[in-house]
Amino acid sequence: MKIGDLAKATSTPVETIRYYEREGLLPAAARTEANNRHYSDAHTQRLQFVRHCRSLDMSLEEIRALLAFQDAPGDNCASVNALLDAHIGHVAQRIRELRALEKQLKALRSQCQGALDAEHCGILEGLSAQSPNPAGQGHLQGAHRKGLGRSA
Amino acid sequence: MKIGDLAKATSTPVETIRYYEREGLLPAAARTEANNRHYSDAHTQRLQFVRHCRSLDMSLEEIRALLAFQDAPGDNCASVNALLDAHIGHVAQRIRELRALEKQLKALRSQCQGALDAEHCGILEGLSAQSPNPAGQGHLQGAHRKGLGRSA
DNA sequence: TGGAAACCCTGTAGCCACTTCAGGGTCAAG
DNA sequence: CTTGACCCTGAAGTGGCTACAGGGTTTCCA
Repeated sequence: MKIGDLAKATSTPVETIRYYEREGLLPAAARTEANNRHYSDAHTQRLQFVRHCRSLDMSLEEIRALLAFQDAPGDNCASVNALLDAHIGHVAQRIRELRALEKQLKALRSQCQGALDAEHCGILEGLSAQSPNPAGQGHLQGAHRKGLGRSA
Repeated sequence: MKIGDLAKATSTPVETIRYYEREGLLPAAARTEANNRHYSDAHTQRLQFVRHCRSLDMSLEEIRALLAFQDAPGDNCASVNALLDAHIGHVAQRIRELRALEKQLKALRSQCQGALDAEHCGILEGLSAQSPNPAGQGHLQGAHRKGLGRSA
C-alpha cells in the first residue's frame, strides 16, 4: 500500500499522514526501492484510530497518550477513563461558553433592526461599550475553525 | 498615556496592543521623544471596541470589517447586521457540533466503567472502530482554546 | 552619584494542527 | 519521448497571540 492508497482508505490528506509520522503518531513506514512509503493494515488501523480521536476533537497530545496506553495492553485502563472524562469536561465547558456568547450576540443584534446610518447603528454603539464578560479559559477553541473537511 | 497605561485601562497585554497596531486594527500611535508610543482617549475607545469584539469570538478580519463600517459613518449599516448574523450562525453551528461531540464522547465513555486491562478496555476498542461522523465545517474552533484570560 | 528596578523599544521564534509551496524524482501509458 | 500521475524533502504560511533576546531610557532611593 502506498501513501496515496492509505490516504484514500482513511480519508486523510497525504500531507497529513506524513505530518503524523513526523509527529510520532504513526511509526515510520518501510520504504520501497524508489524511497516510497509502504504501509500495512496495521498502519491503516492506527491511522483510523488517530483520525477517530481527531474527529472527537482530541489534541495530538491526548492521542499520543491514548496510543501509549494501547501499546501497553497489560496496564490498567483507569488513565484512559480519566483522559476521556477530562476531555468531556472541556467540551461541556466550551458549550457553556458558546451558549453565553450566543445570547450576548443576539442581544447585540437586536439593537439594530432597520438599516440606518452606521453613525446611529445600535450594534456599533453596543460594541463600543465596555465588555461585560472576560471570555473562556477552557481548552476548546474559539469560533473560527476549519474542521477536518475533505471527507473523500 | 503610555502603552502600559493603555494596557491597564483596557486589560490588554502590552504585546497584544503592539500586535494590533502591526495588524492595522489600531492606528500607529504618536511617539514621544524617547520613541515611546503615546495614546489618547480615542485609542482607548478603539481598543475597547476591538477587545469587546474579540470577547465575542470575532476574528480580527471580522473586526477589521466592523471598524471600516464605523469609520464610514454615512454608510448604511445593513452590512453590520449581515456580518453579525453570519457570526451568530457560526456560533450556533459550533454549538450543534459540540453537542453531537459530547454525546459521542459520553457514549464512548460508557463503554468502560471498571478499571480493566487496557487490552480489554471498551474505550480503546471503540476508538479503533471506524469514525461515524466527519466533524464540522464551521468557522468556530475546536476543543482546545486558550481564551483571553488575564482579566486585569 | 550610582545602581537597580521598572518601563519602553525592535525583531524573531514558538504555539497547534495542519496546508501549501518550491523544487525535484520515478514510473507507466500513449 | 513526453505527458501526467504519483512520490519525495524541506521550508513557510495560517490565526491570534505570547515569549524571549538584546537593547534603551527613566525613575527612585540610598
